[in-house]
Amino acid sequence: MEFKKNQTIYMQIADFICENILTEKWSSANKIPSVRELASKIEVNPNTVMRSYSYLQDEGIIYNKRGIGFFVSDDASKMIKELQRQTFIESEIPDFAKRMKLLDISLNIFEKAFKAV
Amino acid sequence: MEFKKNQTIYMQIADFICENILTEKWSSANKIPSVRELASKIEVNPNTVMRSYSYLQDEGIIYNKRGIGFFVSDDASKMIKELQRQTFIESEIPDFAKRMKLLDISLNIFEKAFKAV
Amino acid sequence: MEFKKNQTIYMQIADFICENILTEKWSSANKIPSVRELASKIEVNPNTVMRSYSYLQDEGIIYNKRGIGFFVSDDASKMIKELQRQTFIESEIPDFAKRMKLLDISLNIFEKAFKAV
Amino acid sequence: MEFKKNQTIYMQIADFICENILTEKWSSANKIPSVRELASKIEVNPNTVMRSYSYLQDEGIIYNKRGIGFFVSDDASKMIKELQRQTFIESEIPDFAKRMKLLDISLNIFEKAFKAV
DNA sequence: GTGGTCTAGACCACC
DNA sequence: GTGGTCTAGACCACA
Repeated sequence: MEFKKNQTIYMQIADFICENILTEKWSSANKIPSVRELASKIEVNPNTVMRSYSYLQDEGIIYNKRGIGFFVSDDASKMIKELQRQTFIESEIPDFAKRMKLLDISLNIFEKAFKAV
Repeated sequence: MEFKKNQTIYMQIADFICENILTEKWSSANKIPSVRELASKIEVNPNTVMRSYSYLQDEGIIYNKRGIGFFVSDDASKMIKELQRQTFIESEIPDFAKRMKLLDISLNIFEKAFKAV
Repeated sequence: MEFKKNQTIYMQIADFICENILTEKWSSANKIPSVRELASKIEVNPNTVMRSYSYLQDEGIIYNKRGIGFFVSDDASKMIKELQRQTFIESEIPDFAKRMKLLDISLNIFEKAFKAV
Repeated sequence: MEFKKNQTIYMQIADFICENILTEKWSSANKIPSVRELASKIEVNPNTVMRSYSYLQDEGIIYNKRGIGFFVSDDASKMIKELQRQTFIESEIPDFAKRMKLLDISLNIFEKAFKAV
């Protein structure tokens, strides 16, 4: 796994987990990888993964069964969407559109990329 | 001037300068504010502004006349676009489109925002 | 460590590091001293060392593992030579030879010094 | 005239003048260009040229006739050589030779450049 | 522990 | 006045 340097690693991991939940690769009520397992897989310090899990737990997206592991909450997808949609629409989209205009990038290019995902 | 906390201040200042160049508020071959001047205006330490200027100078977007000040390069807009377009199209747009899909945000919403800028 | 006053300290530190790499005192893929460590060793402000490291990182000569430290790039020696050889041969050598002639210094004197290194 | 940025402009001008004296382009007892004249020719602030002249005057290489201008001293070449030879041989040559060795540059390359001047 | 950023304040050379 | 460098000291995120 590669990380961008303008964002903290633990947040990028959290995003990665959210993505897996939204795409249902990691589905509700199933156990997600242990801290050590994920850490060794993506070659990162276990503390860093722990931090991502703690953050998501605070947000209610995953929960912990002592001695067993972390699990995806029942309404995880819904919570993620609620958490991100508003700021996304109100803040990130306008900023993004503005940058596109400044760089002379047409709506077409974006539409193609959107449909290609 | 207000700063977001998920990005470094000096990069936000650099972006701010690029924006001023792209919108031609600061035009080619004209002097831009001195380090101290801009620093006091946006209430930031001169060293921080200096860092932004140095970065932009390294990129060839502005240049320096000894003892006089910084000036916008002739082809600054072009360089900014070249610098940002590629990573923007190849990396940021796909990521952004992907997030939109995950959050169930339709293309319509984006188009409206784009036209509203 | 002593510094000449006609050159900036941070560039002299960068040169010092390059020299250590070229002479293989600091070898590829090994960790180099931390910013604070080197700073206290050569009695300089950590910011100054940081600046040297950043410069060398921009040039690709060293790289950083987050939270761990700086490391010598695999092809560091090659990069240093590429970086310095061209300007050295095309610009510094002719200038130097010219000054020698102007000062009536014979090639012999230089050859002796060269062999004595 | 182009200036290197790792050296002060007024010293580069002083070197330029010394060169002209050593090569006898500006010969002894002849008037050298006025401060303003040289300044406009090499596109530099007159203060900067004045500084170079003052420096050379302090060293005794040129002298001033009030209201008339600056002149090359009779023994200017000799003074320049005396001023520069010692530090050149004792300090600059060894440093230069050392850098050449580190960059794997052979004596041959230097010799060719020396003869080509 | 590591790097990274920022502030405050100083000094210098140059224009 | 201008940029450029350096110090001292602080705080933060990350491992």
